[in-house]
Amino acid sequence: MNISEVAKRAGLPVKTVRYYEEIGLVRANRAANGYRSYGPRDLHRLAFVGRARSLGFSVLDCRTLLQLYDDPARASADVKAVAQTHLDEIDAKIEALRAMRDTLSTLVSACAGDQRPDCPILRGIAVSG
Amino acid sequence: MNISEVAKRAGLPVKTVRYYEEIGLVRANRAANGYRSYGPRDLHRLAFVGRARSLGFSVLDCRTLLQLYDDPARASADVKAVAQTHLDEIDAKIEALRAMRDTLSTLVSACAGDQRPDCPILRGIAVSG
DNA sequence: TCTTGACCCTCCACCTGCTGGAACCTGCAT
DNA sequence: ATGCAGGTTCCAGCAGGTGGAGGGTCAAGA
Repeated sequence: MNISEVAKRAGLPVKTVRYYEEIGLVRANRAANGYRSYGPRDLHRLAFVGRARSLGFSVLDCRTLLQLYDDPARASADVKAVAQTHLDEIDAKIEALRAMRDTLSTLVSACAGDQRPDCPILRGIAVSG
Repeated sequence: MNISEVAKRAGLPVKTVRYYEEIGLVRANRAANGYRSYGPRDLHRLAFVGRARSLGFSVLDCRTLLQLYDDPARASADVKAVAQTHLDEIDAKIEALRAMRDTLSTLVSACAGDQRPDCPILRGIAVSG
């Protein structure tokens, strides 16, 4: 399989597949002409990474998860620890965004949004966060 | 006021204050010795930016907001438009994170987290996203 | 007066996770 | 032979800073 084929099947841009090779995340064999050559296992790993990324895991986490995936003697506790940490980070981000949202939506609601210069949003930002 | 003083009062790292000058967001006068010199207005603007950033506005948005803030003839509608767009983006991000969170927490709950290799999290990532 | 330490300066590199483009090579159909 | 769709490498850039090197400056104490 050439790169565009594997990229399409894995649901990733070609550039991203090259990038993952560059950072040593998913390597590929080379054909005689220098083209990257992908087998089913490579496709599988690329799709795995793509899905882990879509769950918000960092590339570093993906590396760890791939290693655990490859290791038949892994402990599920190790996987769970990575996932739980990530889950906690997601929760923290949601909370931060929700706090922003609350403040901002209050300000937006208070703003007339007309041609006059008076603006509670600007006052809100200027005065205190 | 020197940079460390204004940074402290604005609640920003010194490096960030320099960065904001570099990108033309909040400029400073220079003293004879080359040191940046900040007045109350600069402090005010830096704090304004800091608060806008903490509400998640991009630096580009901050530029726009600062201009509107400076313009006594602004229309509050213009401010509101910027804020509303940003609010929509925040909502989209929250939604995306919530979707991640749901998937991930299901997987995490299903994982025993013990010494055995069987892991629903890895299976979940491997099979479908 | 000299020195020490806390400031300040600029510039350059690095972080994450790609993405775009230039310049070039390869494979296949016409 | 030629054209075009693939492939390759390398370099630059995005946001929004952060860290460090290598130096200048200022005020206080010995």
